[in-house]
Amino acid sequence: MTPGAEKADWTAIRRDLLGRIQSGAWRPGDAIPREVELAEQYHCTRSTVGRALRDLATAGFLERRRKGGTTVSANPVRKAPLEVPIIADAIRRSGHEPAYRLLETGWLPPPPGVGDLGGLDPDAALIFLSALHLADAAPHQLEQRWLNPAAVKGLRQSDYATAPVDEWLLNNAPLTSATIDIAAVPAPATVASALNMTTGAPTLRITRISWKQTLLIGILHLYHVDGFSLKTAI
Amino acid sequence: MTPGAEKADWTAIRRDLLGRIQSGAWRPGDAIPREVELAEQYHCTRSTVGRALRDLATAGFLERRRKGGTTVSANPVRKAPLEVPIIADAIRRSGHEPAYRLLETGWLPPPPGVGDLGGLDPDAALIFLSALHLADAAPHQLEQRWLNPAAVKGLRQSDYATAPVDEWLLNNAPLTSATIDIAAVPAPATVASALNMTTGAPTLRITRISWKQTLLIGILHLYHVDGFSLKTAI
DNA sequence: TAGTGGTCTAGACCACAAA
DNA sequence: TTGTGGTCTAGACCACTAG
Repeated sequence: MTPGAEKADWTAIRRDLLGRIQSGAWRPGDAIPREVELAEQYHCTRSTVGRALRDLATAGFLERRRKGGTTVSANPVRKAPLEVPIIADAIRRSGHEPAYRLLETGWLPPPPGVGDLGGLDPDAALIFLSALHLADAAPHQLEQRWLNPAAVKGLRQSDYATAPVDEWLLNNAPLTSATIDIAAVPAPATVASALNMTTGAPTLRITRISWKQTLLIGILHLYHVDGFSLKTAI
Repeated sequence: MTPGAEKADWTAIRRDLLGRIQSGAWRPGDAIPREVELAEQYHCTRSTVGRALRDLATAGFLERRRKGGTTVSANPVRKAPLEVPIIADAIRRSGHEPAYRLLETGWLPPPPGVGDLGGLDPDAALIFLSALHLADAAPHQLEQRWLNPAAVKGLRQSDYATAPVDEWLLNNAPLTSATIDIAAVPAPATVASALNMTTGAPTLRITRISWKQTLLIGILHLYHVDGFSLKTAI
């Protein structure tokens, strides 16, 4: 799309601008034309080029400042959209048949090393459950969960005996905020045996701590089978 | 912000709508009012509520379909913005003093297990370099890089002897696309000794494969010191 | 202070998918 | 077929900030 030709469409403009960046015509640190100029070049309004520019800016390719203008990012590779694999849905989308097996339930204090718990007593007993997620009958993830009873009133064991507790949570404590932490850790013995690994072997652990405002909902540990990796693209 | 009061502002509308979702007033699967109705409630135009709705949709809270209307996501916890820690910049932003030490250079074939290389001969010799990134004089990341000589013509060893090769790449092969892969692997002996770990101990490995269109630029392995974790929030 | 991006309006037409 | 979101326009005013 040569500027000056064709009809405006913010995705086309976005593509064209990105092409100029990736081809090196505009280099990191360069200032690019003002919105009004681009609008003239593309025969459209400022709103339309603005949409394309804003999109490239949130994607990290451009930096914009009032009065300072728009420049090509000097440090572009920063944010990647990570699709955190939350259980069954992720398995199903990868083309495998998911299954769920509840392994253990009880009451336990929160695991060590998870940081701030929003004022919760670190020795307080939380609802604990551990469950295995399988893909095509092979172990895939081991889930360990600590739930704050004050935040999940009404939850019964039958709610997670045969199906992941996510379904109950979704309907009863929906759409909370969360922090996510990804680390490589040696597999504890219980984890290793459930996932057919050797104790101490590297496993990818995703920790998710969920909140409803300042109230802790729960802590989730997901341990992944050997060979699993998170994939994304930028 | 009660709908019907105050002045419109798409961020305020976004906050208000998100509040209705997170409070449970609108539950997963629910249909929410049409744009025209919301525009009336908030005393603004359809464009403005549209901006708020679009933003919540890209964040994963809403799903929108022409004619089908807008519904609250039934499976909200999906995408998290992952800030991939690419070297010095990340260290500096975390408040530490970065340093760089080139360990080894030479020619090597690409590492196994990285999948498609865009037609590159899997035995072809690539420019190889390995370097250590330190934070406050302590090892932080070990970088191993394979660069396609056809994609980095003009690169000399002096370009990465004392500073990360990223700086040269940024100016000479800028703003490529990339795939990212995050895995827990046992530390190879060379990695372990550089990072003061024991061989075979779990280490978080980030693999980034960079492309310029279909041309492979290079492969990057980042091995992280024990105790490191990626953090994000949703 | 002046110039740039950020936002909002009021209206129009279009594209897609549900009924 | 028809209702919904998706987009574009032409214009205006505002907010931030570089000079």
